[in-house]
Amino acid sequence: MKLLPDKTVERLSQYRRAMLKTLASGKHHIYSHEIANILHITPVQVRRDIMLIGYTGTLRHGYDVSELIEIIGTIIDSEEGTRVAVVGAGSLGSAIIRYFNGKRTKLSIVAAFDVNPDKLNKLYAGVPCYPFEKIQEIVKQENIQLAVIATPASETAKVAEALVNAGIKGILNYTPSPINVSSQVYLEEYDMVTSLEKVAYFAKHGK
Amino acid sequence: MKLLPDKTVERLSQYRRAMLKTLASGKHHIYSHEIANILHITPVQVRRDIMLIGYTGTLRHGYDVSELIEIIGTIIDSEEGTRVAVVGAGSLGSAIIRYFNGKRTKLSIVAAFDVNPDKLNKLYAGVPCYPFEKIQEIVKQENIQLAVIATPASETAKVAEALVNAGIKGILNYTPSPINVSSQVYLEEYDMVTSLEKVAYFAKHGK
DNA sequence: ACTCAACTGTTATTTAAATCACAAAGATAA
DNA sequence: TTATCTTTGTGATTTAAATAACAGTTGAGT
Ligand SMILES: NC(=O)c1ccc[n+]([C@@H]2O[C@H](COP(=O)([O-])OP(=O)(O)OC[C@H]3O[C@@H](n4cnc5c(N)ncnc54)[C@H](O)[C@@H]3O)[C@@H](O)[C@H]2O)c1
Ligand SMILES: NC(=O)c1ccc[n+]([C@@H]2O[C@H](COP(=O)([O-])OP(=O)(O)OC[C@H]3O[C@@H](n4cnc5c(N)ncnc54)[C@H](O)[C@@H]3O)[C@@H](O)[C@H]2O)c1
Repeated sequence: MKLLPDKTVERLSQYRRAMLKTLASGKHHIYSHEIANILHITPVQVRRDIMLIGYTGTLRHGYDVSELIEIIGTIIDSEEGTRVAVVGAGSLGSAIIRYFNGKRTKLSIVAAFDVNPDKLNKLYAGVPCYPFEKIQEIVKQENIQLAVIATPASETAKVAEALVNAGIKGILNYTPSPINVSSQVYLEEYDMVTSLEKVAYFAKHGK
Repeated sequence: MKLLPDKTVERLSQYRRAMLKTLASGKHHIYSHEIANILHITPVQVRRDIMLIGYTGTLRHGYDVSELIEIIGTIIDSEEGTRVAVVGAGSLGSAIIRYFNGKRTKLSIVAAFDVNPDKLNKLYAGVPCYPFEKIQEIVKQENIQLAVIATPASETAKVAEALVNAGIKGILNYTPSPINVSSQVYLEEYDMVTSLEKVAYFAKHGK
């Protein structure tokens, strides 16, 4: 299958989560307009995305919920589950760990890293916190593929470099410091201040 | 000035923050390619954004840092400063409050809301936490314009409705439940699970 | 059997965003 | 002075994403 568009991948993740609820409620089929209503987008957008992954529904009953969930899984998840580390076990980092721990997805946070001795050798929602210096070792040992950065901004570059050297495949950076990494590593950045300033702008100017 | 593109607004927020550091370091002028390097984007992107806000630099020295910061301020900020509420003083909500409190921007978080009696009548990084039922009253009284939702997902719809009724102008929703609001209110949604699943996909398939 | 209503799947079009390509201008150096 | 270098500003083009438009299918109702 061809590489999917960015936005399609984001929506597939959301379709899946919406459908897990649907399934839990005992419904086995779903129409594009039902998915669309949940996410407040258009049905045609839903159908197009589903077309892109090569799945096809039935005319009378729409999509088979379990099948579609399954297929989205084969696209997003890796077979054995994806193992994730959080770097920086501060207020944001520990909130993230606790949060993901509650979900049952193929993503599991299996390690935290910090430099503060007070944070080390503790469990955060069952996840052990290791010293940052051991990052290379633990990433390999635990077969960790992705990392979330939640350290102070001043540390971002150093952390990113260590992660890349350790062989991480993807990084989600919640720090306000933009980083750049080898094109081998997929990088996603998100900055809450930017997001809130954007809300401020459009709330002020209307849209 | 015409309404700016979404992405331009996001970048302007980042340019400003980058330039605040520049200014602190004693530099008074900056070239498009210097800004671009900080954010890891192209210089032409920077120039185009700056063109859209009608500012113009000088050929030999690039942009005047203070002037550009000032102008971005008039675009994004509101004169008197923007007042923000956080609904849900849990792990994410309180992390956000603490975080924003440290920055000195025109955005200030001035109130939290919760339903849990244990959370009420306390200060989170100096911000008072009010009972959710008083939201209408406090939003008006405190002249709050924007809100961040960080309650459990099950509460999102109810919270959003209350916020809209209270006359909020913009909402940033960190809950995984999509909401829809009157087109009078600007809505931005961000879901960490989606973000991390996107990283998983592109780390797996390469991009 | 025929018609209608309600879906899906897909092509064509539009809109939004990013990039390319280059003219214009000011400083510097020969 | 004139050539050259560096940088901005912007029209033209390309790419990515969303939307529109509609053909095709199937079952229900008659
Ligand atoms: N708290 C929020 O809601 C929030 C929101 C948006 C962005 N952020 C960003 O997230 C980051 C973390 O924020 P926070 O509020 O959790 O801060 P925090 O200070 O609570 O946590 C940072 C943690 O990182 C650890 N750390 C420092 N250097 C490290 C290193 N080299 N390796 C590993 N760990 C290291 C610290 O010991 C600390 O535990 C910041 O960059 C902040 O800008 C936070
Ligand atoms: N913690 C994270 O890192 C994280 C990451 C991504 C998304 N989220 C989302 O953010 C939301 C909050 O997560 P959290 O980890 O902080 O949860 P949490 O349980 O720690 O906090 C939720 C808070 O909301 C309060 N609350 C419940 N109903 C309310 C209501 N009607 N009005 C006001 N407050 C109410 C609760 O009393 C609690 O204090 C969840 O929807 C979660 O999906 C959290």
